[in-house]
Amino acid sequence: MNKPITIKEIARDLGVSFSTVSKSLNDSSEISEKTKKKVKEYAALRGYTPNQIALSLKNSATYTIGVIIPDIQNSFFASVLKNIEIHAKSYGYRIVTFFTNEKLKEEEESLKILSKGLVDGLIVCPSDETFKKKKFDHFNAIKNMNTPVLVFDRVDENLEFDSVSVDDYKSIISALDYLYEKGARSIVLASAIPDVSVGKKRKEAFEKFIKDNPEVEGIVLESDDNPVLQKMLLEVVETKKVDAMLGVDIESTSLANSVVAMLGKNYKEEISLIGYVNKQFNRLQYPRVSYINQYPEKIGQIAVDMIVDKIKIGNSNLLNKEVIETTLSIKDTSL
Amino acid sequence: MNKPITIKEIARDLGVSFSTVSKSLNDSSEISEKTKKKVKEYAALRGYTPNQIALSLKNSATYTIGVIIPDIQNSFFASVLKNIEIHAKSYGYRIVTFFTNEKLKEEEESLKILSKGLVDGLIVCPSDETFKKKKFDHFNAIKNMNTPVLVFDRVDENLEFDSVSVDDYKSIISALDYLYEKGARSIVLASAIPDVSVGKKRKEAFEKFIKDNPEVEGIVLESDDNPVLQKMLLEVVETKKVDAMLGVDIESTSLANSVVAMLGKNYKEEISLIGYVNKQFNRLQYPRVSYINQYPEKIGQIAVDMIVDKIKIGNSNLLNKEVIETTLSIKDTSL
DNA sequence: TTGTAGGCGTTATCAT
DNA sequence: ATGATAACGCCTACAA
Repeated sequence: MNKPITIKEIARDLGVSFSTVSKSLNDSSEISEKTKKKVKEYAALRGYTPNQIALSLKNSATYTIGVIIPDIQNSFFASVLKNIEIHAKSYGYRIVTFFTNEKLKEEEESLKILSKGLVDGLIVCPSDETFKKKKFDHFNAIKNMNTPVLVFDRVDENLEFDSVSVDDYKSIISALDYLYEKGARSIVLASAIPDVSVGKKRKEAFEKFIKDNPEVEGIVLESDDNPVLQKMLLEVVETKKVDAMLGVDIESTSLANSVVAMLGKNYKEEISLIGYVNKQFNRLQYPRVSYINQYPEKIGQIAVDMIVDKIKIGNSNLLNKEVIETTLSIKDTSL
Repeated sequence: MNKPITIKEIARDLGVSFSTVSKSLNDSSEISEKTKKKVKEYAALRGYTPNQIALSLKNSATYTIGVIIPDIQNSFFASVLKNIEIHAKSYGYRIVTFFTNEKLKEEEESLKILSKGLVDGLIVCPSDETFKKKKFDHFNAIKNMNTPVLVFDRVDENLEFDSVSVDDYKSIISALDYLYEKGARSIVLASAIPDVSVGKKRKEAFEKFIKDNPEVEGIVLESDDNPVLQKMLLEVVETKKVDAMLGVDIESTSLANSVVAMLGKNYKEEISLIGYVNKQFNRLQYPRVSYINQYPEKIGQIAVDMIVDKIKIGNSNLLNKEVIETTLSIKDTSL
């Protein structure tokens, strides 16, 4: 129940000046070994630890990275966040986290709060609604401040910041190549993020592939309303001969997965499934779902590397856009 | 790239003293409307926002709650964290989050960092390894500080703090009653958390039930090594006539679920499954898994309520131990 | 109605 | 070798 002890109190108790205490604790060569020892011992005894807030003020550095994420229940974001935290820790940074729950208003709020000098840098993935309403003013507002910002995953031309993301085009094409190779000629693209940048890009890649391969029938099913998308999927798989499905996000992939299970279809023989899910997703699944590995560990790590760099070097106007190569991880759902 | 503007600069630019600026911005009645207006307009123009770090130092309050969680990839913790954040926000608190990845050392580190005046209160769920090694000194160390601490989920006699948790005994018994009612006479208890307080308590409740109902065969399978536990489950379900399985945590439940799928067993006819999973878990599953609802939303909310209370009222020595009643949510896996 | 001084906990600079 | 002072940005008595 005791308040944390301060340098001043140590000084008072020891009958020395507080600058002597400060210097002793920082091992200054100006102070005699004897005094240093005395001070250090007493400080240890009293459990002294420097107040980080005071240090932050003094150094105008918080050693904190702000992280804004749409949805922590989404295992992709959970995995990225985990790795951001791990990596930030290794640089001596803490993270303060805000979840927007895919809402624009919460994103604006979060950005506003974090721009009050609370963090040295910001790692953000914009919300669904931000894209839907095409509102980016709150991002532009922070561009004029000296807080470096990095966007991950959902990069967009409207967001002129450093970024880390995966190669949407390549990843879709390689998945489709694989499915084509295996004989799929009727392929469903399922998306629960029709408005989000990556959702759009993945759809474009899909459409390009279909255009380039006219013998393939491409069916695009999109809705950010889960029950609606599920109904669409059920109907298509029931009434058409669908060889394969490709989910561009976790939601749509797990819906596709459920639909297959509900209809009692057989993965290896009747229908294939590939999705933008991850290892964690598969820990809870059987059979395992084939997925496009976006390497969330890498995303988290690179995001931290880049933001720490910007924090230290200072905000330059050159934009650094990192793109991660995905790989296809084939499981029992797609052979 | 401009540094954030300060009160001093506004004062200089406007040719008034900085206390006039401060008072104007805080709408003090001491200042004339005219001056206030002038100051406010200029502040708005320059995008002034008070530096939170300075405010924290001044008020010796950080408006931040520290959260220490074993594993963000665990959807139970993800859900609790989400609700902690939502609720903290509503009180005007931010959260700074540390993940221990079930490691004692990381927990010690996190606790140490957060006790340097960075947070006004702390919400913690101890790691697996903490229980395994029975090391609680780092918790005792923080008891002597004036930072209120609240433990959720994994409460333990060694942790003398406020707490929020579910009723382990009741929840296990009601699940077993249900299964018994449905005719199960051979029941497996699966646990991936044999060392953790809640794992132990749930096992004890199970054993009590078996003792009270000698006609029921109870089989306890425990291991914190997933492949090992899976092997045990596979073997038992293959070789014995098991009517039902009860998972005391997400890992064990999803392993049990996988085993059923692997063996091609039928849920409604051959085997039942109930686990400590949650709604989110089922969003990715088909068929849905019956679960003991621990109400992570409530846990998050009550945790914040209690810690904010302690922060405001001050740390009393009366311990407040909140216990949440679970409910059984029956799905297609257990009819 | 406005301005001055002190303090939150530190460190760094400049005396003594 | 030690101590006093200023500064980080802010707020709030208290003076003027």
